[in-house]
Amino acid sequence: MDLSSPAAKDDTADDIGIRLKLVRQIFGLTQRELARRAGVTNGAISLIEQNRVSPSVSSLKKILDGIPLSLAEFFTLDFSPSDHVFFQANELTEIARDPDISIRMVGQRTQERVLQMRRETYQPGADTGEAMLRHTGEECGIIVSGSLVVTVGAQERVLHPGDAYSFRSDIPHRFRNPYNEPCMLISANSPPSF
Amino acid sequence: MDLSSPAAKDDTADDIGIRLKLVRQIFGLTQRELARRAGVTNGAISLIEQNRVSPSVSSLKKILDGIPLSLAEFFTLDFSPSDHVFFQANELTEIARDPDISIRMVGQRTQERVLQMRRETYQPGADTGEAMLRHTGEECGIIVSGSLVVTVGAQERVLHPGDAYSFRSDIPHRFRNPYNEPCMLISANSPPSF
DNA sequence: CGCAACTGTTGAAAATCCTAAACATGGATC
DNA sequence: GATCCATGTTTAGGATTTTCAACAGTTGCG
Repeated sequence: MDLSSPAAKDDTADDIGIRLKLVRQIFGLTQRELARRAGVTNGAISLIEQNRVSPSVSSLKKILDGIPLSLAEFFTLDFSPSDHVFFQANELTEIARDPDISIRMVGQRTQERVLQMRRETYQPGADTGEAMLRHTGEECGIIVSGSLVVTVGAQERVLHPGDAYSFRSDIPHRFRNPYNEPCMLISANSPPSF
Repeated sequence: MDLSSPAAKDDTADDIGIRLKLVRQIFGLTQRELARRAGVTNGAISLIEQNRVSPSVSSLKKILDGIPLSLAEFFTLDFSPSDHVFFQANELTEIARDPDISIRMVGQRTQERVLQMRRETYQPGADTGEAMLRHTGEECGIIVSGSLVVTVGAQERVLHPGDAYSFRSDIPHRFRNPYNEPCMLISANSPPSF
């Protein structure tokens, strides 16, 4: 066979090359490092990733063993849905309803996840209310700027930047900012609560 | 490289050969027929099934396209659980506790399943057709009266009252009653199909 | 800059795979 | 048994992949 165009042999036998390249990069390996681990040459990996050749299953397996990843996992891996790993600050989605409180979460509510990370901002005077919050799971957070009065069960504390909290969410809790400066904190919930 | 023993290159790159052979047989294809559909030679398939060579991914894909089966499905397929397809009447496992009641189940209770049970009657001459049935899910059944010829993949058996079958529905299957007596059976499907 | 250390890419030769065609075996029919 | 037909296996040779080694580009440092 002849390679007329640079992307000849583009019969895309399932984009092995791209798949391999993505996987390798996800695992933070260079062609040479992976080649060393797998016991093949870096040239082979280069050719495969360019779809210039279609590796034998045994070669592919040797390479994947160096990651390590099974053939089944390799072919099953789906990059499309969860490829949204990084979010810019303005990409966080707002989930709070109170105008004095901003709660932005990382990612969409669509995905099933066990962990939800948030950036919360409490304006001066903001208060989650005397009727204490309560739900299942756990949550924790760290104050980034400003100060906040946090009540958890019978305990109440004023938290300043760098301070943190961690408690079971079924213990009644309340956040309020009686100061004249906004308070920003980073928190995490498990499981997610909206 | 030299092939000293007949099973040289037994590094078992995931038993591609055995896998391919099983899949091919399950779908009731000969090496030549599959080769024709896939556009490769029967010799190639023979060599692959003997693990004498490790096919290139592109070749394997071409072959699987002839089945058809995706690479992901091929490598994911698990043969261990469903290889027990036929059960004799006395192989059914009793699951009832009341000594006055006998409840016998087909197979093991290991897997979680969502089943739909049915009572089916096949009049003499009835036949689901040479174009084998194929759909998602699982199904099993027990013959109550009469006899039935059941084909599942490459296996074919005449089942008599008390005998049973159990297989994954994506394996081609066919029911027919070439006898002069109606056949009644109790079957179950998962997920339910109406 | 010069150099070292790293990256991925290439060309020719060695190793491996795939094809084409012949071979061997088993079952069915006469 | 003889023949036909279908099955899977094998062999030689052309096609493809892999290695080995050299190449080119980038980054970091003295």
